[in-house]
Amino acid sequence: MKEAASTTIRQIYRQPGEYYDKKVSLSGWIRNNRNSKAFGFIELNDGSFFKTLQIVFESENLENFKDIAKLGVGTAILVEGVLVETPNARQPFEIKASSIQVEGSSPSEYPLQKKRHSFEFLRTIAHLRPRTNTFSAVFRVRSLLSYAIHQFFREREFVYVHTPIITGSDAEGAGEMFHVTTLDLKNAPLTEKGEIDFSKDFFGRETNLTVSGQLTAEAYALAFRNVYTFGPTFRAENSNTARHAAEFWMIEPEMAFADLQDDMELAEDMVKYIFEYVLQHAPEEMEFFNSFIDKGLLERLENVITSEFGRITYTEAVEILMKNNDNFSYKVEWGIDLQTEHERYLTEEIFKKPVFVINYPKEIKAFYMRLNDDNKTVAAMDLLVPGIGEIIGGSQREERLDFLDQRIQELGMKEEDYWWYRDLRKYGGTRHAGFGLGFERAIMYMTGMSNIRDVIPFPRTPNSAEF
RNA sequence: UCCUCAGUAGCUCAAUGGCAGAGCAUUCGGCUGUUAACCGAAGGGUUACUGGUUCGAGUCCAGUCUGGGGAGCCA
Repeated sequence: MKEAASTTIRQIYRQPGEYYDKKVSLSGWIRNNRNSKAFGFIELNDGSFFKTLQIVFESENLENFKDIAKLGVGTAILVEGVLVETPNARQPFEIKASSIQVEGSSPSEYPLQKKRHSFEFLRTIAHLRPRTNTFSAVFRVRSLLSYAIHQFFREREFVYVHTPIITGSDAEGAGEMFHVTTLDLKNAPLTEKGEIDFSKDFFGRETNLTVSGQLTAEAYALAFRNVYTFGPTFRAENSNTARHAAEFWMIEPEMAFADLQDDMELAEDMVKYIFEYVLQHAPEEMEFFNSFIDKGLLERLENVITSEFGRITYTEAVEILMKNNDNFSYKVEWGIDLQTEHERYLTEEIFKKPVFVINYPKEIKAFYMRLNDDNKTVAAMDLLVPGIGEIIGGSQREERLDFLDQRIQELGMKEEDYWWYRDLRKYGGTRHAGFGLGFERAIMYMTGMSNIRDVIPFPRTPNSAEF
């Protein structure tokens, strides 16, 4: 067996001058193989780069020409040859092969073809779909976007906090939770009341998968000033939509000595920064999305990066929306939660760019959001973007213990469940603020992909956890 | 969970209630510069499942399952 090649197709595309008329050795997978009697062409993808490199093979140079000509899509091969310029052809250069060896064959039942497949079909072969153009582009962008987020916060000296995945708090309040247990479900210990006795469970109490790292991130913000979390999040909601998954990733920055204005500035800076980063570092992938997935994509992203995001209060938004009530299936009035149709009208028709809606009625928002002086609204903000709707939700947190306790009481929650969260207010509490960005929603917005199942390698949704 | 649409060859899709089809893929053959190459031939079907209407059902009806889209919940 020959050694695997040291040259990558990415290196060749980035600096072709270094390789012209020189012998290189490559390794990769066949995307397409077409040939006639005495010569043939292989489109080779080696995983390092979005585009393929064309390999020319001829019967006079290859003693195994007939075998190579029969190789199917997906075959893993080792190639040696010289890189030559092809100024008159569709591709800029190609390899004239002197040797091609098979490392791993790919029989004829290989499900991927050199044609367009539906995303629905590709979801059923999630282990093979990263070998297609679209998913190759999606998951390289996902990786770059992840890196951009870390780089953004590191440049601003934020501390990266690993908040727990398994939480002992059943009070995070952001949605239905997955239980974590080692109890035997068929024979669980019971209390005298006949309920499951979690004191016998692994942790000696009831535990769940986290639905948000926010509450614990607040604890670290009140020590490090500026922190962020970036990790998996779990919601057991029976949500069957293109925008929801049971397992997804979330970015949650939290800043001490910061108010809602600071929060919005951070969100706007972050969105612009990470989008710009990906545009710079994955130009081929972004060009592909713009051509084949979403024709207006690059223009829209450019609009996000260059425009100043709109800002409007909930009350002002309701006034605007009420003028258009005839066209909504859910009529707008002060106090209702905005529906997707309302959010999209605001960002797509009124502002035509991303817009923050702030100061929502306290009744429709979480208990920890800071009460405004009007006693009716809280210092919350949602960032709405064209095409998606809500992509970020955040708020200034209630730092006044007496106000927080009052909300806990009003909502029928128990103070003792929040003993440590209340401590944060008791000892050196400061104004502080943060937000949550759905990582997959950011990817969807960046790529134009319209289903969250197509931006997660192996997505988990109700009734679906294959692989 | 609700509404809605769909399920036919490996894939993408046709077929007025009347013989089960095409393109791609696969196999074989041809072709001296291809670009999802091209040309010729062959193989490939429990029409998602169960029941019903009918002389006759892929097509109509009922139920079930699976998937898509929309809504709610939200990120």
